[in-house]
Amino acid sequence: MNMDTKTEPAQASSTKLLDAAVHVIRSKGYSAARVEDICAEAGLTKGAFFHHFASKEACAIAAAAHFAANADALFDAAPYSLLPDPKARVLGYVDFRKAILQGELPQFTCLLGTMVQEAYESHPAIRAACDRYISEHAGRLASDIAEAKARYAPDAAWTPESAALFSQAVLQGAFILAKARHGPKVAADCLDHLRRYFERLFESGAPEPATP
Amino acid sequence: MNMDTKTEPAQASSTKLLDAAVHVIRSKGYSAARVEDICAEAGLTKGAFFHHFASKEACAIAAAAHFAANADALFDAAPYSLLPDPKARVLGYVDFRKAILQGELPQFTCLLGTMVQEAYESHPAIRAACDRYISEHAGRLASDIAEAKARYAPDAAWTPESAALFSQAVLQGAFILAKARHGPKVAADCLDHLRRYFERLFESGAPEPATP
DNA sequence: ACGACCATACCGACTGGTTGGTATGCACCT
DNA sequence: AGGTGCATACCAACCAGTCGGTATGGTCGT
Repeated sequence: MNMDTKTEPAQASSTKLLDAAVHVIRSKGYSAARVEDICAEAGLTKGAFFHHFASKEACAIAAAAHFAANADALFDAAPYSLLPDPKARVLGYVDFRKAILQGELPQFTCLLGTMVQEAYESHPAIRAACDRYISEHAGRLASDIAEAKARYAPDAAWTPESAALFSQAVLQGAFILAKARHGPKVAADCLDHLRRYFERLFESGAPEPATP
Repeated sequence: MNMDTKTEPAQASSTKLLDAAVHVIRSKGYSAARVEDICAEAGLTKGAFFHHFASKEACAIAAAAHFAANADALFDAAPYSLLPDPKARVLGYVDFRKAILQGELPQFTCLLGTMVQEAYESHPAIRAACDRYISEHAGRLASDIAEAKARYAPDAAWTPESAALFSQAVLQGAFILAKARHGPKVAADCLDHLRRYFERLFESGAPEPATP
């Protein structure tokens, strides 16, 4: 009935390794992240690592999935997602992303963007995983944007998908600038601009949409 | 009077190494870029490499400067920079950045953004160099934005500096998405959104500014 | 109940290829 | 003669991945 043999908290070792991999790779990048770094961070050894993952690359791909799943849960649980107005949800998303720019850089930067920078040519499987999870996340945002567009800017030339990807680009770029500046302030400024962009996109057509 | 000993074109070896370093690091990232990769790309050997650079890190920092100098020259020579209207220069910058999204990914992505992702924690000197050159480039753009703002949106709440950094974020993020998707199309779409943002920022106040 | 048997989980020493960096020497120029 | 520019050969550290071994717990025949 219970699955932990020790007195330890029941967190599975593979989860510990994945959490550690996410953290180490976010700090140093994929290539510079040593397997032993990940093991040390997880409080385990290489034996455990290669018991759970066939290779470092396989671990990175699993870490990408782990990271994406955590992110999904985080955004699902965020209060803005319950707002009835899709425009408010889109702006709420931006505000929420700004609000979680807290703590050290490896705690809020994006594993997927970090990894794909280094791995896009040399590790096709990693590139594919990052592409998939970034696109999935953008797709969720695109739904809200599409709804908001239908209501507030139905005739605009841009597509919801491209606007969602644009948001992801702003975020990824904001993380790069935050790393360069060694602090999240620049990133917050960038999100202010993104918010203003969405405000303008959704303001022009219908200040107050009439209910049908 | 001439400085080349062979029949080869007179390009200095150190320039060849820097060009090679830029290309290799843009392809694989800093950590995965081996010194021998750079040497091979330059058609030289490690003897030459360590004759010109004290370490791999020193080469990377020199490559960042080299890359920034090349970029400066490129944008100085671009036709948009001669436009009299600052708003046209800002939009021309975006258009120009979109226009140079050609060829393979390592040919148009940003060395600075790529490096700082991996190096921001472990290699402070690289981080500082990337920060400096990104900020300098943004500063040049900020001048045009400031002029355009003074003319077209003098009362707006945002600062030219933050708008310039926002543009850099969009670009950096667009490169990440392009790497994830393995093609420049997403990046071009992102630049369309950035252009639209600037259009809106500069349209509201004064459609046609009166000359003083 | 009990031991034989096996699977899972994990440890940690070891290996072999890799890689940043060094030592040395040579060719050419001034 | 001496210095610059570069090649070749080499070294020592590093690191992904291997492997033999241990511990634990579940299953099944008896």
